[in-house]
Amino acid sequence: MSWTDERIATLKKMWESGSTASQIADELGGVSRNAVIGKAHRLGLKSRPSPVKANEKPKGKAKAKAPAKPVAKKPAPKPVAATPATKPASAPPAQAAAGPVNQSQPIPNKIPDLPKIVSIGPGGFQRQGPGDQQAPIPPAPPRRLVPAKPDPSIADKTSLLDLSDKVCRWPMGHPGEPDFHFCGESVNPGFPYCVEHCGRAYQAQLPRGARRPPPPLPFGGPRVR
DNA sequence: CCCTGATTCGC
DNA sequence: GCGAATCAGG
Repeated sequence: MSWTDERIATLKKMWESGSTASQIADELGGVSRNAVIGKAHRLGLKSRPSPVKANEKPKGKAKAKAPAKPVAKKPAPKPVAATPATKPASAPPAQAAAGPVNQSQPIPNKIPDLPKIVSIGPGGFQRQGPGDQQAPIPPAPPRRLVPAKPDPSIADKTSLLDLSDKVCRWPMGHPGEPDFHFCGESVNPGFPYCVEHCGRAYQAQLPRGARRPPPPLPFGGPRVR
């Protein structure tokens, strides 16, 4: 396999969205995790949290425990693992990734990148300030599982190649999935997203105690297969 | 041992 | 430029 523009674009997009090299490699197909990492570096893509957080990644293999002991022991009901732990990968200055669009200062506060300010990157990953840790992001939002719609569904959707400075780049769905596309609405002038998604991407610092609870995530969470 | 990304180095 | 091998961290 060779690195076509499209494959590179996908690589960049996913890399910047916080996907792991493995996920990207799996997505692209025909390349190894190492290849992805190597390419990413060659492309000048910056390193991301190398000491990756402990995450769960359902691989295709399902593990079946077979305690084939002659003496039938108690099935030992396993307590439900109380970790729907979505993968909260921290996303670096993600809006830069989305495009060359500079946000001027239509917004009173400098929103992105300031510590203490919580915002959601294009990948649906919550940015975190250096100090704060946020686990509670298990909301499994309406995830529309598309059976196998190859193309027609996205015929009129905004694809990666349709992105411009004038349309909202907010991702809808998972990269690589048949219906993955971008919002495509007219952008909020000066921003890479439309007004609605600007509201998601940039959140003003709220008065103490009045925190916005549910940061919606554009991606349905980690890839589910 | 599993995973992760980083780096090296022969091709 | 590419990516397997290797390294290092969790």
